Amino acid sequence: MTADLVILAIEDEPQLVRFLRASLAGHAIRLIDAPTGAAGLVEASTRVPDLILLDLGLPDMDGVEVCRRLREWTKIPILVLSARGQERDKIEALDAGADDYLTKPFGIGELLARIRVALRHSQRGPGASEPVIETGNLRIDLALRRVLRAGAEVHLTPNEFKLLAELVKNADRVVTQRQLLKAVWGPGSVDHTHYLRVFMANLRHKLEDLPARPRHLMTEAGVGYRFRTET
Amino acid sequence: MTADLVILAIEDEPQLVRFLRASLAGHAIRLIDAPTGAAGLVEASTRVPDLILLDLGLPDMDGVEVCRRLREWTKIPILVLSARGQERDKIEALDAGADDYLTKPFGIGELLARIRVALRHSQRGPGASEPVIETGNLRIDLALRRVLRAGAEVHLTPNEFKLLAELVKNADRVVTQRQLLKAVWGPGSVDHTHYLRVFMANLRHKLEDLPARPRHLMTEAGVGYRFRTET
DNA sequence: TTTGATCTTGACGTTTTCTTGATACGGCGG
DNA sequence: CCGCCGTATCAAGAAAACGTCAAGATCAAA
Repeated sequence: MTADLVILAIEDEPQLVRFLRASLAGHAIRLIDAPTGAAGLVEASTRVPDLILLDLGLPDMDGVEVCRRLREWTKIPILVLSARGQERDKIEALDAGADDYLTKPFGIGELLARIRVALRHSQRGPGASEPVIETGNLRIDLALRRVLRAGAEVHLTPNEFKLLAELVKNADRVVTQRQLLKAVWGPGSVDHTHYLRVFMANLRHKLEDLPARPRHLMTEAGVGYRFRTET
Repeated sequence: MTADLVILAIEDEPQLVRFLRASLAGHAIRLIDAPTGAAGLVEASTRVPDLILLDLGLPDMDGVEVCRRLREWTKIPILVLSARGQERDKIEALDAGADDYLTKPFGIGELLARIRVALRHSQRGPGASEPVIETGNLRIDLALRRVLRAGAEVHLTPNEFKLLAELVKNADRVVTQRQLLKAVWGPGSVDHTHYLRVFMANLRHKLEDLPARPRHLMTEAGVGYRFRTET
């Protein structure tokens, strides 16, 4: 269920990186690393990790500056690891946007616990885009797993919801039968196109005013289906 | 312009409280304090502060337990202040729901910086939840761990309460079986879905007028359960 | 040790959801 | 006009998920 987490370590000490990677591997966490601030900024923006471990003592630029630059565009949790234990350093880093500050040497257990805290925080923030679609008299909230039709709640079965979700995630674009089948029933049922007809019919009955003349759940003959927004 | 912030210090050392109050006053922060864990829980639910400073070495109960009890109903940031610097203590507190952990003695500057971080976090995200939920003929006070049905107190067993709390915290949203099992029985029992059925049945018998036709404790087949407010 | 409350476990009936087949519809080319 | 193909609809049986009850097991307090 939980997709593997990715953590970026901006850290120039290979030993520490290796140690971190080993420690995190057992927790379904993949570690990518960057040895310089510049490389870290690039990695952060291209790989978009779930959390960033940031060393303050980087060879090319000040860690606090890295922090600031990251905060210009992202709210990814930043956990600072530093050999400097001065209060001034901590305050500066925290005010630059860091979420936590650990002084080396630190225990791996504490680090993991603080990582858990940071991930807990980022779970509920408005970090990601809003997965709520409103169109016509439909309101579909993928995150809350909730569908309203003209204000009234509509109950969907698990597979109905999965199917609708796949369509809504690709709103206004054609989704092939193959892709839908794979998303809902798994890669093993790619040719049971009949499932699609049955479930699309069910969805139309639950969501459309005139199931025979759908306004949103459009079929693209020979290809797949499409969720149409707007009226 | 900014409305005053209110911080609750659950701390039995008057000296420290006085020092904190003085330090915070200059930052438009009002400090209220509670000398015991029990008093702290009450203050937290009645005053609903913006942040909680929690001493682990309280005279009446374990600080970690206080933390857990708070997390049963609220997401108010909790910053632990402790004389204990052992890694095990930190991990335990952080996993119990604390957001940060400072070891005494600490610098006031660092404390303020960490308070700023915590407040920054709580700004986004949905604010602290209500400590009391009323709907239909039910009145659920998560902070006091009390449940009234039509004015009469209902006795819940520990696990029943945990299950209800997890549902109520996510009122009107679907909570997956996985999440419920993890919250009540721990991460090791994620597939004992039978527990859920038994305990949901118990809860319905205690809280619903017609257990077979529940108005609040709704099941979402194949997914989980949902606590429905209003009619 | 006994007691009482709570938790765990298993069996069994019910409900919901999924799968499957039969049949009907509609556009298109022959 | 007819048959073909992909699609839509409906309903019944199968499978999975859920609700219920009650008998052990566990644990802490008396």
